[in-house]
Amino acid sequence: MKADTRANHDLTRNQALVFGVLEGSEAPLSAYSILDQLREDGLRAPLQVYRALEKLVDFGLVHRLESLNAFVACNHPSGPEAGESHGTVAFAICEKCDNVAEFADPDFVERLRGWAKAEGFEPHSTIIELRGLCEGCCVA
Amino acid sequence: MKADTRANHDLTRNQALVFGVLEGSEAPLSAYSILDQLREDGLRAPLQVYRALEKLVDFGLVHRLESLNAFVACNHPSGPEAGESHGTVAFAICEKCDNVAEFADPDFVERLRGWAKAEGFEPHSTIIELRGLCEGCCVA
DNA sequence: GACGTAATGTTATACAATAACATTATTGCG
DNA sequence: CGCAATAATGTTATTGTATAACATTACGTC
Repeated sequence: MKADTRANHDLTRNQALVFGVLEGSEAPLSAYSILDQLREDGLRAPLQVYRALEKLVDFGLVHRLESLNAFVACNHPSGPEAGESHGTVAFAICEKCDNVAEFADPDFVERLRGWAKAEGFEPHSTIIELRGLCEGCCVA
Repeated sequence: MKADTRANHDLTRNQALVFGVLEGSEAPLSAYSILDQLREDGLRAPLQVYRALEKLVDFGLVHRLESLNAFVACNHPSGPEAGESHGTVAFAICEKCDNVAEFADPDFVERLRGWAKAEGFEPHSTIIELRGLCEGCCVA
């Protein structure tokens, strides 16, 4: 299969292991903490995890959070298979409970594009990360 | 002086050294490359640079670029002393020439705030970084 | 001048990511 | 099938980024 998005069963062993760990986690995980959870499955070196992560990010199944040096399984409202699979996504990261909400607002993506166009800047990728408190932790 | 924004001459020695290096650089710099440029001034350990950077970021004189693990001197269109000193800022990072453009779009920020409010999310900080090609590098 | 606070210096360590190289699947095709 | 091309894997070592812990020095304030 050559498609650049793959169903779960097309993942290689290491990719599936890494993705499994991320899917099972509420919070974002660093490459090294993923590795720690996969020692008993035979993974030994960071590179094995990083390589899997790179592919998973390519496939759109996993996102990298730049401000945390960590990774989360994709949780699009629409799901990764939906139309705007690789569109710009924003993250709201709770600094208390580590929950990450993922959202995409076409209007402000449009605004960013507008600015970029006006400046002659041609974006390859766009990173939007809000750090703060989620609803639950806000009231508490 | 207790104000949380300081004029240049209020910086401590290390802060002034680090800020000087950043001001003199076109491209963003990592803490370690700043350190390399300050060895002859007596700085020896990363921590000396990181501590200065932390203050400079607090003062609003320097920004951290999360997607690069690097730092730039603030270059607000309005300047750091202007009204919206600590407002949300976005960066357009050229991946070819390393130039960084800094901009603030109030409407855009308003949209983000709107989303956050609707979700009950309370943002402390907002990271917006565009990666791509600047005008000059785009045509070339 | 004594106290509290901020800045500094230094060593060691933790955490994140990649380089380089050897080996083993998998796939496609004559 | 057999072979070549490509992708994935395994392993060791290294580079890069950031902080912990602790001792010391400067500074403002009363």
